[in-house]
Amino acid sequence: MRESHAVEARPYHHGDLRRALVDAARRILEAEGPTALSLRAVAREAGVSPAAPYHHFKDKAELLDAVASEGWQMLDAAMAKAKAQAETRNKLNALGIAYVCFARDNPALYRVMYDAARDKEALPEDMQDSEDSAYCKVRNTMVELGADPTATIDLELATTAAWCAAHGLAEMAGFKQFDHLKEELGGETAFLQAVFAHLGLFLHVRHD
Amino acid sequence: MRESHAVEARPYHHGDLRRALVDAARRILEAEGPTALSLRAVAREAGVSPAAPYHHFKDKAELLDAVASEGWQMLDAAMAKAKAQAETRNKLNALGIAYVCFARDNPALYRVMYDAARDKEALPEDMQDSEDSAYCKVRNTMVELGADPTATIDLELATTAAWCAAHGLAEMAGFKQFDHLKEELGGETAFLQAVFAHLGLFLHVRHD
DNA sequence: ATCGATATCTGGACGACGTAAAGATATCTT
DNA sequence: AAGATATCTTTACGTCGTCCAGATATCGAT
Repeated sequence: MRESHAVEARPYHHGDLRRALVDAARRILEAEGPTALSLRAVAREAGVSPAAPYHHFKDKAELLDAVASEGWQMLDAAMAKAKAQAETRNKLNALGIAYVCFARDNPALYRVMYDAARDKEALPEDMQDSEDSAYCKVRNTMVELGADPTATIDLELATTAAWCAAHGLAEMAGFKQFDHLKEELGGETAFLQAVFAHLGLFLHVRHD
Repeated sequence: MRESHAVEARPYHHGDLRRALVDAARRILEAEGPTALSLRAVAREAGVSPAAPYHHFKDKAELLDAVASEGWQMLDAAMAKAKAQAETRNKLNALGIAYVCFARDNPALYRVMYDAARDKEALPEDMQDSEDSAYCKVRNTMVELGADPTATIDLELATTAAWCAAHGLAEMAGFKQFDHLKEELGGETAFLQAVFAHLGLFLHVRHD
């Protein structure tokens, strides 16, 4: 009767309500935006009472943490794919573009990711540790392109700078102010490439 | 009986309740953060009924617009001061640092500014037009430093890139992840300078 | 100065929200 | 089979954004 999704072990009444709630949240986020994302709406969408989520999440914030966590995984995957498909000297390019495109294609999710981080005053912990994180992919790529892997501080600074640039651009790219620049440059990707170039990253963008 | 602030023309009952509401909002924002900033709390702080603000603002969003607008003016002023005090070849430096420091010192206000912009999908309109805006100060400074003023597209791209870099850094600087970098570099300003350098802006930071 | 029009503020109400407590119900352990 | 435990529902409380009907003060024209 309920939608089935992945029919994983359903140990209790509903059968992995936790999963269903996160999915419901993502569905609402995509369909109606962040302002419509209330705990009650998520419960409604999942077909349970307003108090049910509290057996799986301490808070609304904890639900959003779970959503954000999936967002980071998606970002990691998108950047892994982009890196794999690019030639060595274009890998940094590919990573930056993949980052900004992810933010453009999932604006609400991207917002939830950083909102959750701001509340804890920290990006996801494993971002600097786990080797398959987007952050580490950027750092590793810099080494592959010739950065000195023993100059750890400098390497981290460079990675942080690239991250700042990508995040700043991701946040700005949506504003109307830059519409005329996008037009004059012949598209959004050209705009992104041009800004990246001025940021000193000299990324080359594939037009799609 | 009511607090007096600027005793400007008080044409009606309260005497410029609009001003009082914006001030109250900024006070709450500074003292208790963005989550405590409800319309009712603002009205309470200003000593009026919960419905009173609706005679001066269509919305809660419209009140926040007014707060954000003051934030942009403050940013403009801070950057004007920084530019005036710096030597010519350091002016871009000074602007970038002033931007990030403003965000660091007024985090809640900075957030309101960009939240309001995101809702309208546009930064304040006069940002690209009025000559005393922070954005135009960056662009003009680039010309003073040798950028070709007739290459308008390139000039705008460079300005946009600098803006993205500053915004990205402003958003990242608050995260705990970078604490160890700040320590190892001997302070937050040194960290900011280092990241700016990697961003290709090569700004020199004064330590304060 | 008077009086109607108008702008400002209050009080009360509505629905939606986050969340807590208590009761019902299904699963797990033994 | 039965008690313990986890899950879900119902009900409830306080807060929020917003609207509406009245009260009150200012303004404009006479």
